[in-house]
Amino acid sequence: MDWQALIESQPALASIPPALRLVTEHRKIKAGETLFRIGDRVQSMFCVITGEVRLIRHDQHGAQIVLQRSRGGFIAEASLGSKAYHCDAVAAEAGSVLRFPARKFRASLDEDALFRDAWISHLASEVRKLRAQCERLSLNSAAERIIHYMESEGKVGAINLNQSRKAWAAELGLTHETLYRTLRRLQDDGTLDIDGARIAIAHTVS
Amino acid sequence: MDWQALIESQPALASIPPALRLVTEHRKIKAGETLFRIGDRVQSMFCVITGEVRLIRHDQHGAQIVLQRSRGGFIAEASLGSKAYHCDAVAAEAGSVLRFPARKFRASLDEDALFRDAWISHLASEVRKLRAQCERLSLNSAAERIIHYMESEGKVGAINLNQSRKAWAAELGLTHETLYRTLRRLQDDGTLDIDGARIAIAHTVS
DNA sequence: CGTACTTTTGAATCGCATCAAATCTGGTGG
DNA sequence: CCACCAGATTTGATGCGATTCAAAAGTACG
Repeated sequence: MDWQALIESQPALASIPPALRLVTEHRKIKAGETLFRIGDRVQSMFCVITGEVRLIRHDQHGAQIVLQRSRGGFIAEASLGSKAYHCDAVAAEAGSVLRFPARKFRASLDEDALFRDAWISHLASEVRKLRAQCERLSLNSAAERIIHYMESEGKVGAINLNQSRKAWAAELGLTHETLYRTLRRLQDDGTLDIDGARIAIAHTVS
Repeated sequence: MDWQALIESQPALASIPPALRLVTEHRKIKAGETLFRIGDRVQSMFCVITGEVRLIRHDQHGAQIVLQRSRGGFIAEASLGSKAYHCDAVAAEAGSVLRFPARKFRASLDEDALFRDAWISHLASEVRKLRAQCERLSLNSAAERIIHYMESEGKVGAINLNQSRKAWAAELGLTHETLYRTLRRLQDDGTLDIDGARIAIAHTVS
């Protein structure tokens, strides 16, 4: 396995200790493939390299709810301490993932201080990100959620959308129609500069 | 300081190593008191013992958004790895907190394996809880959010509300009026059994 | 007893979801 | 190269439900 290339695409992997690298499998995944199902015993830890994996649950009507959408990085980190998964993991588009045996992963956390520190900061950054997400979802206008996203995710109030707007709408907890309409409105009234995938908060000339 | 009593109220404290206990301060807080402000350097780690502390941020209109509401346990865990706080911490009601020096806290994580494991599972459980919260906030009817809360927070679909309904409404991302009305409706149509602070999903006799 | 806060109900409004449909896009295979 | 298809993007019309503003009643606490 070419770890150098992997680390370039996922810097978080740099701290994976050699012993764990030896037992890591690089697996290709097809769109629609299931990595694990709710209730399965946690025997593996996954890291998305390319493509997109989603953690989903279903409500009583069968509607699917996306818990996490990952286009790179670990998924279901919180499950490492659990017996069983609490959601399904499905590939939304083809790509590849790393599969680490969970036992060895836990052992490495115990033995390797650098790896452990990296893991703790990874969890902490996940907590921060999720809190921002909750904060955003508790805003109740589409425009406020968009602006909040731009301010918290983007640098200097500008983002380069690396996903379809439809997927972005789902992340913002909006329907895609509302997102399209609101973006249009914000562009028309001069709040946003929109150029394809690049969206920026307009500078008001003072 | 009586650690035995503290541990009974907060089992998570059991893994705090002796060296860290020696430098821990047990401080009383008054309602409305500020523990730290956004931008302050992270020099302390706080654990709520009694009372209620909230992490809040303010949007551009000055409306306050609650990021975390704690009635026991660590707050702003993700800040341990940061230079500065990214929100304010304010006591919503009088109580007491433990204050740990951040440097010593970090050092203890490095030195004590049990403490470190406890901290990692604490972070992981926070991630799980926040994901559930995001999942809930992306439901767009008041009734669905209430039911989701009952199913994910309560045992066997019943909860004992340990907060005012107004505070619960804020947590659900609803206005208190909507929560009152929806609870009433769910009770009237037989979906919920409500008796003061005890709320349960009604059993439909099949 | 009075004050502050929560709980409750009412009425009006606004914005988002929903359903529908047309256009555009990228990718596949003939 | 073109036909075709699936999915994304866009626009329109409608209805519902949450917010908002308002006010009254209940409750805890000093």
